[in-house]
Amino acid sequence: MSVTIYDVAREANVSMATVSRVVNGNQNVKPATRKKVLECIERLGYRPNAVARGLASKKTTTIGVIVPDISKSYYAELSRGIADVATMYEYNIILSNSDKRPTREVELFEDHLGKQVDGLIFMSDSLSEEIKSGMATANVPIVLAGTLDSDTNLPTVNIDHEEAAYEAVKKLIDNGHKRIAHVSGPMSRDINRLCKKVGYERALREAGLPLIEEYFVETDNTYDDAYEKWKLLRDLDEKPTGIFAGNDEIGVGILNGIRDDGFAVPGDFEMICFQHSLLSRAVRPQLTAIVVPLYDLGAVSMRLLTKLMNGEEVEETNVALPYRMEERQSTK
Amino acid sequence: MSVTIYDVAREANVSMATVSRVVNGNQNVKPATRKKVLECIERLGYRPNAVARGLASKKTTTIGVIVPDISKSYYAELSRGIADVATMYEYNIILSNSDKRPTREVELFEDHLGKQVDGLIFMSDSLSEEIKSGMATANVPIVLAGTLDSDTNLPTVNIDHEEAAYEAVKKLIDNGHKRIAHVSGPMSRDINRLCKKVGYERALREAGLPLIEEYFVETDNTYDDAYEKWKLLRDLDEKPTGIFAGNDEIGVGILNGIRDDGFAVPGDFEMICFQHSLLSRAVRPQLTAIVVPLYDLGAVSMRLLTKLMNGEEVEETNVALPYRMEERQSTK
DNA sequence: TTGAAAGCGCTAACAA
DNA sequence: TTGTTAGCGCTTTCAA
Repeated sequence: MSVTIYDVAREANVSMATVSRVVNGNQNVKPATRKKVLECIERLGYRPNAVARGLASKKTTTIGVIVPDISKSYYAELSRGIADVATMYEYNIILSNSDKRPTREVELFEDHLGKQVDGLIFMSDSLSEEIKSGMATANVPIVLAGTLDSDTNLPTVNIDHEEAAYEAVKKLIDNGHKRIAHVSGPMSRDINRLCKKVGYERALREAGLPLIEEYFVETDNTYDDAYEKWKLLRDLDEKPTGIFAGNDEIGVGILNGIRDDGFAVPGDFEMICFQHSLLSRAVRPQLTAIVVPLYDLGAVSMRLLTKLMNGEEVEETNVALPYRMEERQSTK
Repeated sequence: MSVTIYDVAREANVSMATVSRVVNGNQNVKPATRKKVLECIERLGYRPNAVARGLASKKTTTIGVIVPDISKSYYAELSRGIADVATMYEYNIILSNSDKRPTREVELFEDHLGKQVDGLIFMSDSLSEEIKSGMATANVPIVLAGTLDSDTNLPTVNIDHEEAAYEAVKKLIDNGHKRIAHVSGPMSRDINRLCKKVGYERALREAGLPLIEEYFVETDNTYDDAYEKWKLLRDLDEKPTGIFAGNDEIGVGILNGIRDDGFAVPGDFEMICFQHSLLSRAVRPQLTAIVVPLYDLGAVSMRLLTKLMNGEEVEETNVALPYRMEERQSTK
């Protein structure tokens, strides 16, 4: 058996309450007593049992993070932001992958609540009705990170994807393009369907350009799929000349398709994408991109969650973080 | 307050023990009773408190994962492997980033033990004496993933990095190269210092080639540093013609340095690297690489840990996974 | 400044 | 097949 607070109390000739006070930094302990207790703790190698503490205090200093897939750089980077702020406030993280499956999301959500997390950061492509009603009745704070909140009024942290997409497409238009394609991630992701695509269409409409169905290409967000889908664009009688990609993995898939077919960027095609990883900078030509502050998205989400868990008043619970466009070699 | 096992017991007119049995799938419950209890659980929305359960049963069905940096694709991918097997065996994961700092590693280790994890998967560049002695006295199983075990006899899961490096360099030698550089990750990482570098040197020695100091270049494992360090090789009077890179981020940094300086791959330089991400496939020319089964490394580590946690006999606790070389466009 | 004692919500003997 | 009961290792009143 491992040593308990009782063992320490006996060894130090004090009550367990006193040991508890020392361990928790309570000031109402005579310095001499504190010193004695600390020595015994050291000598016995006492390590407080966080589970017992959690049961007694009803706080676990653990938060839940539910993410579609930690192996994607988008979520890995974002999670790192969460983790660093969590460390700062001395929270641990229980991390689970949902693969975006709604039933799995609900399971994990229930599971995390069962583990008595003090708060939860949730990421998803889209909120199902089930998860929304679950969240509505949860008794711990929840923050949505990089996830759209349709009608419930949950706290969220995001960037303005619609505006960012608009700016990207606007830039292609300003560079003289009339035929601009949007190679998107899955429409099942709210941000793709309700933000990026909408921003793309707004820019075209505003410039008096037609919305051409063939210029919208949906991918599953992977490099390989984008590489294949390029052929759809290539085989068009009137190929687009400007391409707006939903992220850099898609962008690089298209770029390689273009170049493997003997075309040039930005000579034959100009490109802009959202940047979620190193990829857009590591290829040649480097891709002009909307830089998404993934780490900050995570860090701010966690900071917001700490306030909520502390019961602090938060004036604005729908945070929009700044982003920037970085012009590189895929545009002129 | 949330509903407890007591509330369910009262509602169903049974004892809490019976409710506990139902919840835990104990067969010694009359079907009719079970049905009644299940109904009450449903009606009241009872959700077992895992913290109380953990305290009573001394099992938390939670494991700890300590990782240098989850935002690096290497660890993100590996962690996904861990997570999937953890899910399979119904374990949750507490995930923490150490940034490879030894003091932090010890803190996290203690912290995870305090949280009463049932087991731990640890990843690090190198095991400090402190962490080794901590692990020696821990009362839960520990598995090292992608981490060298110097003298303690902890369970490990790895690939044979030394042999893989040897094969990579051997291939460059077979392709006729006499001057082969090794652009490595930090020497503070055991696997770099004791495996990859050693494999590189063995291949050279075996071929009767001299070990030239200038042909060994250490980087901090980042794209940007590798891009800069390329200049060290470029400015040599006798440039190497074959390059063995410690991973694909380094490889692509070097590749871009080469190409931005107007040289060609594989024309002027042939390259091979270890593959940890999409990068090596997404660049042009695609890099010939040793494909490291990161996901499997994680999955096998977790599988091994489950056996250890179950007290099963494990014949071999030092697992070496297979890897393969994928020939692409950076070699002839 | 310290201690006694009542839980926190559950599991797991043990008894019936 | 079911119930009783004694903890699990802490926190947190309340009293002293």
